[in-house]
Amino acid sequence: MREARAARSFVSAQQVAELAGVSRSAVSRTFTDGASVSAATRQKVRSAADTLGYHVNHLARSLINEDSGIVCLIGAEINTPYQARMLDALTRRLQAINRVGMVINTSGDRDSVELALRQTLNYRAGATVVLSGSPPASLIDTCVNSGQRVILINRDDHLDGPKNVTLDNVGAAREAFLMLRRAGCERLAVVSSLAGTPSLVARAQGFQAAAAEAGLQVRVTATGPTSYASGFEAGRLLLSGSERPQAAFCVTDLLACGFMDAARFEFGLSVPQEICVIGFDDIEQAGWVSYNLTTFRQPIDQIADHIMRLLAEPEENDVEGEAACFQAVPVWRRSVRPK
Amino acid sequence: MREARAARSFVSAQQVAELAGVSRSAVSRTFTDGASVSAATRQKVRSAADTLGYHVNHLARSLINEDSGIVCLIGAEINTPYQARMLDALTRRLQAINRVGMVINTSGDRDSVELALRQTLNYRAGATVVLSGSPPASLIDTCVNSGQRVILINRDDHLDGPKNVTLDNVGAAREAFLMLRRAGCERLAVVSSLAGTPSLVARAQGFQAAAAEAGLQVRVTATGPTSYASGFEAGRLLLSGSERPQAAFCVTDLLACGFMDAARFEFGLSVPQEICVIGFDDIEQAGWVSYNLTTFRQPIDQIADHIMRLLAEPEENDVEGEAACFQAVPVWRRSVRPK
DNA sequence: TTGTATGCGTTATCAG
DNA sequence: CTGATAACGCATACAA
Repeated sequence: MREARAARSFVSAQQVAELAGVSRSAVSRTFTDGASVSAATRQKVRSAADTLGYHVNHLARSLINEDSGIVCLIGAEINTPYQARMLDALTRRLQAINRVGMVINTSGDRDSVELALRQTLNYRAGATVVLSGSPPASLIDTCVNSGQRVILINRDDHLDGPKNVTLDNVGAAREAFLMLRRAGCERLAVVSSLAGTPSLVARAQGFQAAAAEAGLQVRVTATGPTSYASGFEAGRLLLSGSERPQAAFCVTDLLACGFMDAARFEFGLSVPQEICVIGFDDIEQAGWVSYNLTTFRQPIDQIADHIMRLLAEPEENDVEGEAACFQAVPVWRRSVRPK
Repeated sequence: MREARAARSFVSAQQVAELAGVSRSAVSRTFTDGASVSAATRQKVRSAADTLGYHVNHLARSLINEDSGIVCLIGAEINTPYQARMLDALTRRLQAINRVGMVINTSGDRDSVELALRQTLNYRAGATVVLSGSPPASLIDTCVNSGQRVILINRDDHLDGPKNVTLDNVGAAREAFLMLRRAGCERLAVVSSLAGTPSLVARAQGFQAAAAEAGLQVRVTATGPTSYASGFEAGRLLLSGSERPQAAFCVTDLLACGFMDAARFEFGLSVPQEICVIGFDDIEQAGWVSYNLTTFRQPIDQIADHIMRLLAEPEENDVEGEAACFQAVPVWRRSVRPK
């Protein structure tokens, strides 16, 4: 009955051309930046396109361009505050430069990432950003050799193809150690997770190293994934003993929140009077009054901006950057006693 | 020097065919499910493809199929716990059925959503899921007429083209009212936001209506976007007067957390003894010990499952569903006095 | 400025 | 089971 319904298909440039009484090329040119069309023709084409509901097929276009404008974003646990924020920052910026993000949600295991990277190739993504997970080097090679730009966030294995964007995890961890020492804490603990991601490991080890240099021992605990629950559990474990730590460096804010809650509600300790806590990431919840967590802020916006720059710059310039390294700056709130 | 590097381009089926000594068709069939190829040929093709690093070009394939396998996910504020969880649930499931999600991050305003919907058409997405925002009806028509499946989450405007997936917001709000009444609260408040999304409005109005029927007045406050900060601010406003409310229904957990913190830390009130709080969504933080928020759980997994079913089912079956409506179930924690 | 012709990588159709 | 050929929708070199 309804004519529009009968169509049930995408409109092609051909159809627009016929309605407008011009050639296919004229239609193409009308929608191609920097092509020369007379105002009159453009006008006719535009109105024909509007009435027909025509939209350029980016996919067909990319057959010629070798770049679909799609950027693959590969990550795990994207419902996590930090990852979600990164995703938000990236997708926003991609759209601003006329690209679009395709999210590939890996469960973190090797197979899953491999499958994801394959998708990236299937869709002829011009670039791939790996937010987390450990893609096999061989596949990364394939991506790079296919002309893709591959960007790894927070991974320390320095392959030569992909660009790396990292954080000075060790430096921040050392700073955390100093902050706790200045607060007068002696018995120190590190709360980590079993995830074993390079950045998390670096933070834990950086803290341990700093402590060792100062002649102090550190208790390291990891009870599960990088989550609130794991932090809570770690708190239970660490605080139940007789010689309980006076401070904890949690490699993630999520862990820190869990740890704080265990300390306060399971053991009745007050923060920071009886125990100091430092987190990492500066997720939104760290600023919530209930936590008021002293932590290290990841410069997500700067990182995202940098990634956009990597995507934009001409292929050859890859000499300069090598591996960009950002600083995580301490955010003082109330979970550590001031000096 | 390195040969692989020299290529710098995607490998085509043609090249694979030549190396394997077969025709393009044979290559195509090898990678098409349910095509008939001899084991020997398949073997040859596979190994040739591997050494060359060949990957099927989904884009070219979609030129023929009229469906790229891409599903557009349009949403705003995807860094928010609820949206992030929905995104996670959807992308996971999409991959399981061999599709992939393309995220379009709108700032929420009409123009931005319109642009997004256009992208969806540009990429010949087979379906579009709108997580939030108010797409203009005309564009939705275009999507539907192009053969796209359009799915609107939590929007109450019942257009005939798109499928709607909604929540029984009003029912839940009424239930919230009863819970607070049974707890003995008389002076009630609603904390909402200025976002004005249909579902948020429905919750606030549902609560008000229930109260009105019971002959009670309700103070409604909205101070800003749907965020922790707005909830905190609303708390400041509501609790500073002389006749302060005994209970607050917050249309979102984020608002509820902010409100609770204002109540406890700005006014020294204890929850639930001096003030009861109910939230909505059951975001992860609602379960954190510091909040222990009584709230309504959105059945995100069920919703996501349902959406997958909508995507899978044959075009014609659209008679049955009309608009699926899910129930939000109360999750009792500690922010409301038990009966 | 405009139209014509060609090719991008793939799959469907058809003949063998 | 296999290979040749014609689409698919678009951009561009070229001729007008």
